[in-house]
Amino acid sequence: MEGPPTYFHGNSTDRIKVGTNNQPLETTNKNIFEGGSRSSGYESKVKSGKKRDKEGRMHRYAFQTRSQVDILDDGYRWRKYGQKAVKNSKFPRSYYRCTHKGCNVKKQIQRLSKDEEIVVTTYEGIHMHPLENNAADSFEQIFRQIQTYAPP
DNA sequence: CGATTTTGACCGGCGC
DNA sequence: GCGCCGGTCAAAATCG
Repeated sequence: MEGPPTYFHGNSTDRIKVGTNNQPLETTNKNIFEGGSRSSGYESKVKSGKKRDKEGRMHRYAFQTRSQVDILDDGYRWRKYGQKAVKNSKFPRSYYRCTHKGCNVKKQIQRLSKDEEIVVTTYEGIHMHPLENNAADSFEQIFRQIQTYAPP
């Protein structure tokens, strides 16, 4: 985990806590829904039916955050399962997966090549289990706010 | 000792 | 039909 030649600090406390009172982050909401009109990678992937139980019922939810750290603690436990270089970016993209049993929620984090300060977090799927961390509490509020701003 | 990261290889789809 | 590309897996390494 440490030994990052690039962008990650070695402190164990550098996980960002999203606080309601003093939130060090500035978030821009942007929700992306996978409609039938979008017939790109996902649909075909689901079509192949490799490991998916449902046909095409996944939400894609992108998050733009202004932060120096990639890892945003949203209260869930994530296990990193991959890292790939992005074509137009100098920075790699990290793939995470929720470690909860039976939870197939995925998430990927990427930095904008244009603005290194901006971190794009894309969530895929919905959690069907409760959180155990308090940090999520504050995050939930922000999340709720965002959902309010984002029309279905 | 268990959990999690790391890194390269592998896979399937899409484009040409 | 072949090659490229993004995404995922899997084994070893590392952390706490």
